[in-house]
Amino acid sequence: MTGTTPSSADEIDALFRGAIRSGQLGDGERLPTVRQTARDFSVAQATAAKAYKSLERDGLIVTRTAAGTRVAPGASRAPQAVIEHARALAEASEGALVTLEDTIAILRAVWRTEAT
Amino acid sequence: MTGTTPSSADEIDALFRGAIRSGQLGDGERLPTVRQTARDFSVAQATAAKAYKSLERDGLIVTRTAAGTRVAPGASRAPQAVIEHARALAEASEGALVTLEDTIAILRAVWRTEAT
DNA sequence: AATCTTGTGCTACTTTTACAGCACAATGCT
DNA sequence: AGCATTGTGCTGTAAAAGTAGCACAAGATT
Repeated sequence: MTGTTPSSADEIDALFRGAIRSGQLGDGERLPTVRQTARDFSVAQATAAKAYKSLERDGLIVTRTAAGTRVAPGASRAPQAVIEHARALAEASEGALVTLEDTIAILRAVWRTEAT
Repeated sequence: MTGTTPSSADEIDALFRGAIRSGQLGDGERLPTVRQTARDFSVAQATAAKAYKSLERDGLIVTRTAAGTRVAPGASRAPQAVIEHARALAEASEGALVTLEDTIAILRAVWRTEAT
């Protein structure tokens, strides 16, 4: 496990966003309750709620007040090619002992040069 | 241009870290002064200095007090394979209209599953 | 209908982070 | 030697983010 425990709303947002866009959390699947997520990551409820709000704004999840939160139907999973390239990058980096944070920084750097 | 202007010490850190590890900033090459970086990104000097400190702790840069800051000799650039995979991922994502932030979230997600 | 679940929305407090601005020490340059 | 450059370290202040705890509304469950 390389993953550090998320400790801010943005990090919790990114965690679920990644799980959804990578297909680890499928269409219609249920997320933990806000309270549960807050407990899981040892943050305040307001912090977890903020993350969920942001995911909902982006249409990744749907909340129905007493029925919990679920992955929004359709349009959630990223194209397979992207996921496969991400997997390939992860493998290459780990094999070369490049940290996740460094890998992300490199990705940001090359993104700039290819940008439209 | 997808790149947003960094607005915190961590983001400035990541910006230079990415430039160095991707080879955009070569061995021995000089970085802007702390004051200049602060101006460039409209942050306080202390914020820019903090980012430089963090890079120095990680051995990515070398500072000599009145001679400025330079990329540390050796061991800066990541293996070519990593850079190429990063480039491939960037292209795939942009082609599929997946944002940088989403791409990073996906990378984090798959990283967890491959981790040692 | 009564009750439990769940997301939301407060309030007041604490912690973290950034800010502005300056002074200092080390070093390069002339 | 004298001056400019540059990283560092301070002060006090302000803004942003998180915390704890609770109350409420919408809806599910029994």
